[in-house]
Amino acid sequence: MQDKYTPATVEAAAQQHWESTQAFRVTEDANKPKYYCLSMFPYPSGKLHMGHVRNYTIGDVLARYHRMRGYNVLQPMGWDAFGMPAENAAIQNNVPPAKWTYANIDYMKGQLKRLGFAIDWSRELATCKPDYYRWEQWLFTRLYKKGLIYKRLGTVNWDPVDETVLANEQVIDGKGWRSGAVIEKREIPMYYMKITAYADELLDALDGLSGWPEQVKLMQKNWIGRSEGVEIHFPYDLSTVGSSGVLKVFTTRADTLLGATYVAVAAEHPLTLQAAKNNPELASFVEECRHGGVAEADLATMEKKGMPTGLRVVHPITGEYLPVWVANYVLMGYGEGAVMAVPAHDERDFAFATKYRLPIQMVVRSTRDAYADTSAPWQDAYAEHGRLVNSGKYDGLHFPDAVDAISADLQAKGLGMKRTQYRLRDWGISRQRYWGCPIPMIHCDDCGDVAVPDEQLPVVLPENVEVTGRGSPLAKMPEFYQCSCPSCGKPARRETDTMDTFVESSWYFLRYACADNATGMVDSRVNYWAPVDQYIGGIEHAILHLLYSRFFTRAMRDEGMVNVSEPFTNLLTQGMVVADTYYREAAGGKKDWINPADVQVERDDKGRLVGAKLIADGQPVVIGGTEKMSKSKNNGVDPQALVERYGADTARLFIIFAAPPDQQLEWSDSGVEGAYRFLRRVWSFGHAFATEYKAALPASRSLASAKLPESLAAVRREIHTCLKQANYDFGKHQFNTVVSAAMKILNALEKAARDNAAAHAEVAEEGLSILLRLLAPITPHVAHALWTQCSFAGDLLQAAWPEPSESALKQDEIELVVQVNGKLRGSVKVAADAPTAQIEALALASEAAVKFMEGKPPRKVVVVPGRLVNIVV
RNA sequence: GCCGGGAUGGCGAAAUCGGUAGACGCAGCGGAUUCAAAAUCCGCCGCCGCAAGGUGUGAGGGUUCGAGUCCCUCUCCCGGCACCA
Repeated sequence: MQDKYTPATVEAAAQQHWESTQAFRVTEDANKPKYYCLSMFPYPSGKLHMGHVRNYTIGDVLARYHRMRGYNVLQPMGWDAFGMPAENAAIQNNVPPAKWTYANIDYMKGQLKRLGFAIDWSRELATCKPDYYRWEQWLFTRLYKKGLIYKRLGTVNWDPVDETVLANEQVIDGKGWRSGAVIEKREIPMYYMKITAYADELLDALDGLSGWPEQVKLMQKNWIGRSEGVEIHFPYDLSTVGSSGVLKVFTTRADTLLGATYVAVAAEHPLTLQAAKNNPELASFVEECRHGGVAEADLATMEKKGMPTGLRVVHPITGEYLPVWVANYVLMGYGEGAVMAVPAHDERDFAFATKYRLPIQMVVRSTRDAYADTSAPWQDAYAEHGRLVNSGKYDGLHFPDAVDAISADLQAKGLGMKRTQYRLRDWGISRQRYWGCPIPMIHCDDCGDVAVPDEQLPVVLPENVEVTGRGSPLAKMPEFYQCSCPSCGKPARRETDTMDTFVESSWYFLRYACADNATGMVDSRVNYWAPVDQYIGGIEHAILHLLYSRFFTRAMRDEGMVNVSEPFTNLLTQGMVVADTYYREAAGGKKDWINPADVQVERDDKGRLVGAKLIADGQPVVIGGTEKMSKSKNNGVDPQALVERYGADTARLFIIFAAPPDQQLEWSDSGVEGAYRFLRRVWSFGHAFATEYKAALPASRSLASAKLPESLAAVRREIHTCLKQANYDFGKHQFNTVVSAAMKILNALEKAARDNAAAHAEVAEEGLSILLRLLAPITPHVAHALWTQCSFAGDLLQAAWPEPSESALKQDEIELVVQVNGKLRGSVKVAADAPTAQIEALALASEAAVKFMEGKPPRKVVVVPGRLVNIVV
């Protein structure tokens, strides 16, 4: 056995062993509970980044842990291979997206293998391959025929210079990122998935997801946003508008209807467009509203602007006229594209009304200040519920009764009704881009939109293509779009839009169960593996990806393809990986970001950071704080270099130890050194055991029965206490403290007295076998090597998970803390089973208690068994 | 703007049901070993204080014998906002 720890050879040997035994290939097994452990698959962007390494390390720890717990574990891997970066790389480097993507997959796969993840590679899939996306197209045609996919107009960011639709990410301050042109909103036909048909089910089922973080469920709940409210109709007629009809709005605050002083409509609302025809000023305002992108965050933070349309509608209760304003904060895509404005009781309406001097009519009073002056000038909107005032016959009513009364009257007049509304909108999946799954539709002048028949699937995406960044490449390829109508046979045009890449990631977890199936999307094996028992990925996917996957699983369930409704039983949302940033100010205030590896930090004699210098020139750099690892801040740490220098186990150990999985992880080079140091100590102890201590082992082990010397019994108690803690922490996925426990076990083992060689060897043997099994999921290579070299039985992958021994934990005497008036003053030693009265007496008589009670009598004594005694005087 | 989350030593963190704040590690300081260095080992290490002691979990208030943990108000930072993945 090597006396020095050499990760490169240790890791190569372990990986070779797993490879030759096909250790991670799994099939369905009715005799074992299954555990489907899945990490979100990576986008093949080039090289692994530290976020990937963290994600897959966490997943691997869970997979290997459950395997040792006796589960039939599936951990697959694949590639979320369609997407924009491939097109951007193509424009920059003149490489076809397919070639770039496949090269990246090759490289990253090698990196994943080097990290030693327990992956069943036989199930590998890439979403850009026809054998994957053909089933997506197949499902599309089914859902289309079912009506779950439909076509309508949708709003996109239009770059008028590049004549291209841009993603929100490509719109910076309202301008195109390449052209710099002011972006316009444009309406184009798009396909939509009717996710709203499942809104209630997606919302209600959240309650059953006990394995999901509350925060994620809450975000999804708010995203779906079911609200009970009232649809209110404001009639208009020839005298006010020029035609007659009703303006519909939805509100959750129908109780404030008598406080409505105007209605606001979106710039694209039909009423606005009608009014703009004879009003050039209004027309130019509408035109101005068309500028800029469609991202909600931008729309919601921009300056609130509006203009009167000159039109009036009739208040459905009072019959008074209300002015119609167009406002840029009212969005056509949300609800009815119109809102009733109650400035007194809505903060946004209040700000708008104050800016444009519109009337503010108070109709709700707090129930707490019944005598307050109802005519006092308003500083702010009162948005709470309360008692109605200034509302005629409704005065005095409180929120639910007021809504009931007003909606009943509206209903009687035919001017409104109670209804449920959702914030959730249908999912637009059309993308005017090349590198995605082609939408399997054909447009025929005579037959309209026709789904591509099964026998013509897949619609293969041509891979040798030139990407320029102007327009859509497929729309310039007649060999792709020229086709004949499947219905009538006449010449027709193939759809050239591709699907949102979220579609591929909405079902890949089901495909892993049967990735080799060439005749169907999924088969019966999916009902063995589904649902995913543990899903691991970034919190940034808390809403969209997870909601789409929940929807897709239901859509596939209703097609009879899978039995489950929920795809992911347990969800772990991992935190970001962040690192220090450094920069120098260049001319023009631009920051030149400097990689932390090129910087030397300076500390004072207490270890506090006082400055930093560039190693190359010795001149100071600015410390920019801690940020998410990224190319733009140049603060990434390359996993490859790390693995080459320290090995995969050290990288994995540091990542697991530095923070709990769901928290942000701060990179630290010296922390990596620390992890490496620990593994060297583990190796060195294993080496000492194998070459030295082991020889002293008695023929038959007697730990369970023999009386150990007290110092060794204490070592053993420490080991089993740490093990108990580690098992508890494993259960709640707090792996950083599992590592702490392993470190404490090693500390105890190293300090154990060796004068009784046989007893020491027994304690060391038990301790080492516990330590290696605790480390097996985290640092599997070094654990495997030592397990083998120390001649522990069997393959560590299958070793039984260790459980603490009750007899080893037993303690006769315990120490209790003594507090006086809640302040820590001392401690007393008592028998572990001492009765409360005896503890109380001992505590009162203790030196610390006598001193700090200062002769005063105790007013109260609180005894917390096993913890403390608090004496109140 | 809206929704969600976070804040504990110089740093990453721990504290299981409201019960010893800072386990474990990093950095730092002192020592041993060494011709020297690396590596390793031993010790110290929240802040103020010579000590006794006081004080301390983003800020302010409250409940309690006792609050990092529960309640109220506020500040700052992070994630998402439907075409980044």
